[in-house]
Amino acid sequence: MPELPEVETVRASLTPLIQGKTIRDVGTNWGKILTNGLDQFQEQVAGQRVERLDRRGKYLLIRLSGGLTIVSHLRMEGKYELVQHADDPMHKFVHVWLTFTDGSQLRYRDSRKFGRMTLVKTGEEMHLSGLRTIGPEPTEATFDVDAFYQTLQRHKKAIKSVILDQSTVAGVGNIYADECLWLAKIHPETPANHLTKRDAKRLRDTIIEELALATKARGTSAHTYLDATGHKGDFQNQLHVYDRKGQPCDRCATPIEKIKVNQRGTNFCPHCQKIK
DNA sequence: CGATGCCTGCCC
DNA sequence: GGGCAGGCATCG
Repeated sequence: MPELPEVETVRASLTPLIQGKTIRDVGTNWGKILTNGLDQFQEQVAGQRVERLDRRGKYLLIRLSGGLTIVSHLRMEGKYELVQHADDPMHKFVHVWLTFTDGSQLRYRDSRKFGRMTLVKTGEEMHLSGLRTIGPEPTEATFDVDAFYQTLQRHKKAIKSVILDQSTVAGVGNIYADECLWLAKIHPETPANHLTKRDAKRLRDTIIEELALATKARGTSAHTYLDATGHKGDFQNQLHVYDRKGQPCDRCATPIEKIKVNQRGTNFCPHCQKIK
């Protein structure tokens, strides 16, 4: 489900719901989601307090007392919700639950079971496969134009694949990749090394700005995304190409086309986004 | 590198 | 029934 704006919105909405609570117990009905295994998870997490929630790219980092961090990735469909009573009726797709000492319960729902939670010592999360190679956060201070341009120069594959690669820049997924390429007027299949320094600068600025705007709008609910309070985002109203196949381009009225780039559905304007 | 597996629901 | 879906790790 979520890209950076959605994960950030989950982080912000979940924080006041669980911060300060002490975990009494952990349960699951789909062991693969807890990559360390339920027993180890249970043993280490029981009795710890939720101190704060951080985010890195699309990873949610639940900081616990005892020097522990739950690294949570929602993949396509993962969602969190808090219920006030652990015995409230359980939704069909709840696969992991943390029960707190006050009787409330954090539930992780994931119809496709793609999401993962890994327990690590705080500070060691960067050794995990996804976080070890993660690129810069898309902010002015951290997303360096020159480094980005160097990355583009090294790849002759489609620019869309390069910005979807989390080691290039953290947090861009399929929706925002298409949107940013439309905003920057770059064809998604342009070989990355055909882009000029100016193109790189424009695309980098666009990514920073677009993800910030989408975060401000509390994310995009194109399909099923909801934050931790069950609310949709608002940014689906500001999309230009994603899910708009056949509809007129907002700049030139040419119908939006949909193709496949690296097995991912890809929406673009064939007039505004010419291949180089 | 690109392709495949992981899962389930939904829409044609 | 087939194809598709905000993603990633792993395989060849």
